[in-house]
Amino acid sequence: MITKIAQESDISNNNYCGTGPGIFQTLDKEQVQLVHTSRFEVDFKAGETIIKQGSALTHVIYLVNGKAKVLLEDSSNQDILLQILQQPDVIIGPGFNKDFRHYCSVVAIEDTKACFVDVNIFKNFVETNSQFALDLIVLLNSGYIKLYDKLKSLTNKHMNGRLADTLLYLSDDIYKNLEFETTLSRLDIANMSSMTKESVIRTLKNFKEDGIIDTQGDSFRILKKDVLLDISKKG
Amino acid sequence: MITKIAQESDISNNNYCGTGPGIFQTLDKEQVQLVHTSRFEVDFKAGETIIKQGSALTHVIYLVNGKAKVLLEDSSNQDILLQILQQPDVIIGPGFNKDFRHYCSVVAIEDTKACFVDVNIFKNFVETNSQFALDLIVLLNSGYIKLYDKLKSLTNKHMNGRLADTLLYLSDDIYKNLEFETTLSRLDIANMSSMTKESVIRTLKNFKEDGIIDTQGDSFRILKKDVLLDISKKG
DNA sequence: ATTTCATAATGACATATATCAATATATTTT
DNA sequence: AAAATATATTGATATATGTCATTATGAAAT
Repeated sequence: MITKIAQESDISNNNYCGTGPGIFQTLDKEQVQLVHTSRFEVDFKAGETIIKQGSALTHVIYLVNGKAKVLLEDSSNQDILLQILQQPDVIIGPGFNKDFRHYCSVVAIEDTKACFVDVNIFKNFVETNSQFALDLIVLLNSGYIKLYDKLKSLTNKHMNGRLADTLLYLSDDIYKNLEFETTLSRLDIANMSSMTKESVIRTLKNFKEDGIIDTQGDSFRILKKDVLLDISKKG
Repeated sequence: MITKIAQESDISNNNYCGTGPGIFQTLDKEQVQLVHTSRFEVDFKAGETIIKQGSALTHVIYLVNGKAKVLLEDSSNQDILLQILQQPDVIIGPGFNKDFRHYCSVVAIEDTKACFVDVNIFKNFVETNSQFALDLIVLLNSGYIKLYDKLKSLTNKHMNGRLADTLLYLSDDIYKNLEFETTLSRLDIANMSSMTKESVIRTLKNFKEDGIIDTQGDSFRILKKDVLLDISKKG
């Protein structure tokens, strides 16, 4: 049985440099077959590293299930948590066709099944399928726009605004619910928001006292999304 | 007479999402001719806006001479100055083939001549020339890597480190000299370094007192690059 | 059940950085 | 040359945020 690579409904706005699987839609039968014969799956436990920054980019990876965090590691400083990946996100990475190195690490935050496709096969699709190339460019561009937003959030906003952005991102884009339970630690949330874990805890407490959110351990509930949006806007 | 679009030696590492002109190298004669018949040049005075964020992306633009700053504008907050563009940089922008809007503004910081190429012609090259498409992807990826570095600099480093990064960028990548005179204001430098202009002035003064740099108005001279690199590293 | 360990929470304090107001210096306009 | 305007500089002060030490809580291991 051939597993579907992606469905119409799977198209994701979320991507690590790379892309959601819309990219696979334009492949012809033969190309799809090529992916299926060469690909292999790997199971990762929560906490395990799927991609290590600096390592060779040999495969394009897409997530079958589970969730992973994308980290910009920075030797002496704290990591920057760029985004959360989940099915149907595809991981391409900016080293693609450049120096074939990884510029981020990707670490499972839940038990995660990932599917590996030889990067040369992927490259071949770009060369032989112009719609595939255009789609890839669009998805790279989408990632750019998101990075711009991240840059704006992290450099122009104060802690309240940055944490609001993180909470809204988790609620809107990742868990798709006003109420969610996360496997992210307070440190992860801090690294997403460019704060210390202590500041995350304090700011969450403030939000809680103001009735904007409710938290209990790893459970979050957004009570006043409008206020959160307002905090995000005001910075 | 047909002006050369780009020379071998012109290949730039600097790009606004888009790319240096290495991208034009793989065009065949016919394609080059197509660019030349459709393109037009515009002269901008220092301070004039070449591209306004939010406007329609109708042309790919490359700089013939002069310099321009790329700004991420953010209604209420201060602008983020992402990078400086100069010949032979090409401006494509992440709205390309997506929503055809501009996500940054580009403003001349010197008198600047820019050349406009219809974006549909550019798109056609991506569709009909797979090497062109691959080159574009590589250049988009290069931009990604630079944005990652920018993100690391702005979010993980303190003022000293951020300003050191800005000074090294201007010296190494833009003016290509330890001594340079810039048309950037202190506010521009502040927007590049995510600081206030007052903090820029104070930090420059400190650097000067420590004999790391010398400044006189718009003239800068880096006296101890090793120390500046060290400050950049330490954050 | 008890110990061990990781994570979370709190408080006191230090520090980086912004803000505001005032003045100085250029640069342009009249 | 004088006035007007933009930019640069400085100082005093406020504020946001990080650091460090301590305790609490919960999960995993024995």
